[in-house]
Amino acid sequence: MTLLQNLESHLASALQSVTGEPTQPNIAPAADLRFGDYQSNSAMVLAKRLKTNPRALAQSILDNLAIDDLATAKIDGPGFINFTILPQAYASFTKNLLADPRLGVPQPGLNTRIVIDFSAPNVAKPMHVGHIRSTIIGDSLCRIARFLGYNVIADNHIGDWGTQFGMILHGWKTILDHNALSQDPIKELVRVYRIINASTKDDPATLETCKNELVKLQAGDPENLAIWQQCIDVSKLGLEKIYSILDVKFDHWLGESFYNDMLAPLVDDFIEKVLARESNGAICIFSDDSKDPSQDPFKVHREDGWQDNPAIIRKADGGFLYATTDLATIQYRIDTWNADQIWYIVGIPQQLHFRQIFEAANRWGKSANFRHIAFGSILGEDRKLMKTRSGDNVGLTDVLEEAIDRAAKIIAEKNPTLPPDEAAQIAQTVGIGAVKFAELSQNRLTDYVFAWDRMLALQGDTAPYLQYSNVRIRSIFRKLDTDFDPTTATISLEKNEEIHLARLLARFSEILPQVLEDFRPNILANYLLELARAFHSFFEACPVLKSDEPLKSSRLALCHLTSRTLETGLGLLGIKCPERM
RNA sequence: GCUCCCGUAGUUCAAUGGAUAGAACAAGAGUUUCCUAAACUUUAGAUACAGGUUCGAUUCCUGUCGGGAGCACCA
Repeated sequence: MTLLQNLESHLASALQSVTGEPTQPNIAPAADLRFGDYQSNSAMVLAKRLKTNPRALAQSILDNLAIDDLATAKIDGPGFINFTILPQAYASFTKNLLADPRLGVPQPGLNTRIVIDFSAPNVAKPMHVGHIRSTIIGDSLCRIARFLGYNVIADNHIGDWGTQFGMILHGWKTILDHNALSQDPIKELVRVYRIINASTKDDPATLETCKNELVKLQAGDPENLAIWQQCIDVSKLGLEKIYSILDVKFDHWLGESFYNDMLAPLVDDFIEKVLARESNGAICIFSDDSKDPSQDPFKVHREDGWQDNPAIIRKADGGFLYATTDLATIQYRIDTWNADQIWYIVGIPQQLHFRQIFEAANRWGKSANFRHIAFGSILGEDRKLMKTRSGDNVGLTDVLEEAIDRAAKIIAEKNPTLPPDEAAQIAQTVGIGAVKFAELSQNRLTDYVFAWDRMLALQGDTAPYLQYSNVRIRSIFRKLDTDFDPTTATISLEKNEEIHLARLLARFSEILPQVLEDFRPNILANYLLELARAFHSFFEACPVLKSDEPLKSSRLALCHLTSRTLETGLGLLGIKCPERM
């Protein structure tokens, strides 16, 4: 039980005594430490309902509160009840954490299966910075959900069957340089794709040829299929390399092509069940004349009033689309994997698409807790969206290499005596950590302009700041010349820096479940910054190795617990901790 | 035209309807015979505008202004 839950249950029984009926307590971490650790506005909420004086009501709540060994409580302002946890309560709480492999974190997710759909790059095209958000946020949410006990399936729904293959097939047959292909396959595929893509823009005939190549591929043409397979194979190798640097893993790589055989029967089924009908030659899912068009994902407003904006599941030329594949994917995930929830880590611009396919799936009888976990866009210098097809995006590989490079330079400067192998390893851990943390420490909905210095900063609120606090702890334990057993240590807290550190350590278990309430890893990231700040202050103010027992053991225990919390927390963001730096 | 997202210190970002709106960077002032100064301590600085709901609004509602995105055969 967390300290918050503990206070909550005490407050609940006090409220019941006062009101004579079960009453939901309102209690939360205090906005500001000068008020205390936790604050409750239950008295104000209740006073309104009971039409009494909030401060008087707060007093009678206090009279019924039995928390002497846990916290002090007092009434402040218009009727807040502020709780200050006693240092000895923090001491015994953190002592218990020392022996708990889960650091006090509950497992609300047992018996729930979640499919998380993230990253989903297009093959035969390199990943650029625009792909970073889905990949890093999705990976972090996977790790956090697993830690909270959920049964998570990480699925990389790669774009291996789309229109771009029409262009690549056409390019492969007309302008491919086979020498270049054997040297650097992805580079050559990108070259071919870019040339053809550019020429389709002002030549309708080329566009038509590409479409035909795609239709042939989707119909099973052996030649196109063989070329396609080669493209997939080389592209996957390139993707695996990046995922390995990022330390991102998937349980499945079921791309669009996997669902190909399910598409035609799916459309037939929609037609048969009168969930979709023909319009201008295409098969579409329409609104069902809902009373409130603004709530209906299939209705949009145009100049001349509300119109249906159907989800097209089969084109007039017989081809299938994004929506078709996504519906087949939902079918598979529910029928085969028994998904209770499906999370899509995809940008905001696709909001309408997801509203439509979630609604279509529900009508079709395929129901799960669908969540579109949207994120803001990465913008170019011109504050315009960096689009997948706009050409000159910064490659993801370049960003990662630059990050590692910058970290290496700083390591060489700060710690020149490190062996080269270790220094290189640390550069990777620090550089990649910085990139991930830059992404995860801000609200996912915020748009931002891509800037090297922003993404690769190594000072301030960054991963290296967190990693460095852990390095300081490791250094203490390297220099420790006596035995230390964290499971038998006793913690006593005297200085403010010690109390504050313990306070934050106790809070880890409260913070983590909160992350999934609205899918915001930045809550965890910001908590870890606070924890690291508290540790650095503690480190400056409270000597560890030079203290006498029993203080020394108590401080060692705090260090030990801080290190475990930092490593666990950073691990949930997909960030590693070096031993030295 | 309609729908959605956004507007917070000089800059980049925080803030479950709560009290005196938090950090970091940049700027100013300090700290190292002491466990890694990639650190610590400290000064100054902000809610686009106008209404409304509320004991209480950065947060909820309405409007205005400003930025971005989406709206039938791309994904």
